[in-house]
Amino acid sequence: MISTYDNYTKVFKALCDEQRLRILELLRDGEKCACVLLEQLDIGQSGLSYHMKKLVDSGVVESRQDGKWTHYKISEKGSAYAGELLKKLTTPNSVIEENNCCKR
Amino acid sequence: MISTYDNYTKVFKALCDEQRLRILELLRDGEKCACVLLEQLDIGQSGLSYHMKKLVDSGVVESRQDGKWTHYKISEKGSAYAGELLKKLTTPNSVIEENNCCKR
DNA sequence: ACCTCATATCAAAAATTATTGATATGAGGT
DNA sequence: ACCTCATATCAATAATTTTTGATATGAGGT
Repeated sequence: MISTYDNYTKVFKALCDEQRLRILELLRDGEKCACVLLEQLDIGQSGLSYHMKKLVDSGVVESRQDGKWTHYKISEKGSAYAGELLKKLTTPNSVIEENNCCKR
Repeated sequence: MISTYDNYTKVFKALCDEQRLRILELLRDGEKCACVLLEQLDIGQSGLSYHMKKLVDSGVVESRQDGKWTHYKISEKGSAYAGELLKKLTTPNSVIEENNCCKR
């Protein structure tokens, strides 16, 4: 089943893993090559690749290819989108229904 | 292993499930009793309870007990915290390291 | 063309999370 | 005290995600 929420969850799924938050923390220092991330994280090469894919697919991180190296950095645009999405999902609607149900 | 990221992931884990986003969507209309959520979602009672626990534990939703009923609503404070956390995690540090590695 | 290096993909196993049905708890009413 | 209703918890299963090692791809150098 395809639903709108599927797109929404993708962003948060990217952020709900410890390894990926560690990666994000490293990327806050600026753009980094996969090989640098690899030596700064206690993780294998294929594992890193897996996580980077999730981060890039979510839009929060963007990648740049240079020869055989891949460089990653936090995407300003993607992060902003994530922020807006979070806000949208947690902001009450303008017309609030009264909770008349189940009163004593 | 206990890490700081563990606390961080909790918030996003709450938001990375479709069912829980549906629940959040319903709660944007205002506070609702579990029994109302139950009839508006295609989900079982124990399942709802499971998801509500995740949402409440993350801080994004707060619950209020009234007799035998439990009412839920979006927590303004918790949502704001989630937003700040997201921002914190995706905002580059003031001092950006240069990416000297792996140039052609 | 061949070799090497960086990264991606694949497939299997391990770990985590979600679903489901059964049972427990605890509040209010009789 | 007992019954009923709303919700929580538990235990088993199912589904999804992560980890790991092996292999594939594709760029640059010789």
